[in-house]
Amino acid sequence: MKTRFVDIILPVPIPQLFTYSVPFDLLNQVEVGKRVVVQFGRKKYYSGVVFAMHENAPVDYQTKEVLAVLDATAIVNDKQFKFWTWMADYYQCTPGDVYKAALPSGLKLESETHVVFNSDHEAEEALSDKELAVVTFVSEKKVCTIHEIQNQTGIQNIYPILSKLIEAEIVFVNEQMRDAYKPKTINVLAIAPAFQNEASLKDAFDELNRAPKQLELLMQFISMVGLNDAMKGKTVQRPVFLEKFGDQTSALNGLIKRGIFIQEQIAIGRLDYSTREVIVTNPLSEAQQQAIDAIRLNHQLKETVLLHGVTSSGKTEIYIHLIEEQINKGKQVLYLLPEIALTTQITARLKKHFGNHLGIYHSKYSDAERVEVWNDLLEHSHYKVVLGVRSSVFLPFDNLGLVIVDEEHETSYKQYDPAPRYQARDAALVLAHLHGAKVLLGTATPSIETYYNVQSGKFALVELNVRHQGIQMPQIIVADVKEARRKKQMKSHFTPLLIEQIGKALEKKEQVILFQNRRGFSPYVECNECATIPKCKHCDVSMTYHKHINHLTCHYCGYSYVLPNSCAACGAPSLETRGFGTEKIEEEIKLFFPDARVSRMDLDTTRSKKSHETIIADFEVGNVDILIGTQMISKGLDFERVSIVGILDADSMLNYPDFRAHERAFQLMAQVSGRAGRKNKQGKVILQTTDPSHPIINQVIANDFRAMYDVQLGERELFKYPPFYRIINLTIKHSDANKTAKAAGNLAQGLRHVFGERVLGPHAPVISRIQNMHIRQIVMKVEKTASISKAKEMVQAAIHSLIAQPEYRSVIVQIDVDPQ
DNA sequence: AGCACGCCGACT
DNA sequence: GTCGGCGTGCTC
Repeated sequence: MKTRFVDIILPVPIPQLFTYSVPFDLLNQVEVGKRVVVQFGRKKYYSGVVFAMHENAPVDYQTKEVLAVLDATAIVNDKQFKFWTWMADYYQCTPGDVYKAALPSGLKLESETHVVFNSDHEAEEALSDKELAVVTFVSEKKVCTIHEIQNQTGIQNIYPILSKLIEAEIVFVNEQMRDAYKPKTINVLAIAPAFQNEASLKDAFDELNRAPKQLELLMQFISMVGLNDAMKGKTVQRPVFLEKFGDQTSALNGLIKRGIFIQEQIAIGRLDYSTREVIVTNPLSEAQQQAIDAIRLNHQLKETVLLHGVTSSGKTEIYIHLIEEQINKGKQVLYLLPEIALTTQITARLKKHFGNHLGIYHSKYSDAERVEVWNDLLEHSHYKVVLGVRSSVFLPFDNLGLVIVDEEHETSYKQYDPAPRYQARDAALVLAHLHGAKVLLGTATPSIETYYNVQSGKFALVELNVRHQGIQMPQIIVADVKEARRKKQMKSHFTPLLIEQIGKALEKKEQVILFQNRRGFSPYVECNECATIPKCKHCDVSMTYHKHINHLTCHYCGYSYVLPNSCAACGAPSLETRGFGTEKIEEEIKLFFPDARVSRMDLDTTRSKKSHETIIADFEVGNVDILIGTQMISKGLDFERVSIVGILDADSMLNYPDFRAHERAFQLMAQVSGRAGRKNKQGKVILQTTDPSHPIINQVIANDFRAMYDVQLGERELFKYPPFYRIINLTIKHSDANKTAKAAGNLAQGLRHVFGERVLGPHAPVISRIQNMHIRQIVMKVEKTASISKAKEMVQAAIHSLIAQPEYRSVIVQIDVDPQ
């Protein structure tokens, strides 16, 4: 019989799969999709997933053997493998990277090197200081990890020292698998089989006549479960039993010791499967009904529908109806939400409808709980709908009918730091396609990419323009800060209009929200006379003020100069720094309205998990009159009594040094405005700006995202309108693929220090694929770089010369790996 | 990613 | 001399 081989995905960032041979005794256990343990390299052990099985012996190397099979049945299905393969290709990462992101860490095992002190060692060698430090530490701890030694002793290069100590037999090392997922267990008690008949039970009573406590406990057990059931071996949970009859631990242990009771560990789930009363779906309003009909119709023609529904239009109700429809068809549904939106509000609402058919998968869940959600889906046990954050696209679905991506524009759908740098919204489309499922994107403020896809006909668009319960769209009033400043009417950061409106609202016992984007902290400079804001001559973004060096710096290209004494436009010596935070606002508003109850919500006040909910709850029940906050207050919450929303500094959003500043500003202002308005009453938004005629301000007033994006997308000559950008697509080519990847990685890292976030590492094809339809690319090749620092110099020089040309305003450096 | 190996400058 | 930094190569 021919030897069988398996190609395994290991959690390492190496582009290939690894081939191992299957030993005879594991042949009938090994299967595609199961996890196996293998040795990798000289010392490491990993669990990897079997991707393929075959009989092709590798020609140029010797295989190692599979050491163990971890699963009875596959834990990764065929559709997931297809999804992983797509992701590794599209986001330019390795299968191992995807594997790492996909599996909850409880399902991944990795060995760890343990250093053990050799207590038999007696010889007295002369040791160096560092060696002595390590020996002292290890002999105290007896067993420890290499990381512990490194942290405790502070020694950088620990390996040579360790290898010396191993050679001298002072310490030795072994590899230990890290603890992985363990089912939660509980001890249960039962009468031992030997005593499960009346005769032997009677013997037991006799035996216990000198141990009255134990006898009593045994009687209590029997009376608790009933004699019949006790004789059938019925179990009681140990803690339950002990709690009921007082802490009789020693008596109980006595009974176990005598063999009258047996104690067993059984696994119990961590998840709450208790059924709730399933609430009948609410009837839909006429507008909602029309929208849902339109969604169904459009889904017959296109895979993806964008539901553009203004704030408070009742999108969730529509989702619930559509989910129900899928469940009735026997299909699964994935409901994606951005991290912050996964509040108890939405969870509770869906729980009410779907009871124990609803699974929840997000970061607040412990890893063990995630493993249990994973297993539940594998076993087709309870869940038909999963409500989750971006990583839930990796769950083992096998029969998806619908994927809902709520708040589609949210940036937290994009994973930035560890590879795979995936956009869960986009990945969801691919996932749905694999399942033949439909996608519904929902938002009040679509992302520019999604709008583009609507324009180009890839997505269908369904609109829901009516707010439910007769809530009207808010009235947006622009307050001209420049004008007020000229007339010397400004009361610190507030226009007289805003102060007046706040006063009126408070008189009527209505609530006020004041919005100051935290990003306003990043200070810029503005002329008090003519409101000119110094901008970078290369990049067309506002210069950021750095106080410690008294410089204005461009966060794009690094262009920097000393803060001038006078305005470059009008010559007046009246340049002042702008940019103030929520804390300042809170301080000042209290001066104007000393009687108002004021609360603040931003990163500083919500550090602890609970305070976020406390602040919201306080505001909801009316314990707070004025809520000041950053973009946090714009997400996912409906307040009942808000009549005034103040946007304190629209300019800071428009001038934020980022090429997406305009679309972000539009989205934020639209979302915050949506907080205003109550039942049958129109709310007001006071929008403070120095530039009332700014196109974005006009579009916010008109609530017209189309007009806004049409400008952005260049339907009207994109390149005339800021902000726009170019991608420098830097291709690195080396003689072999590994070298290339490494060089690209190093170069990107180095450049990131110089250019910040705008340098996208070797994963960059993402951006280009989505956006380069609107962007002209410049491809620059750096072949066989002499050294990283040389390459960095070259690239910097090239970028600076490029952005010096008038047609290039800002630059994204994209390090691309040439797949030769 | 880790880890081993080998080269070279800078120190007791 | 040798310690330690860093560049390079390899992992089935």
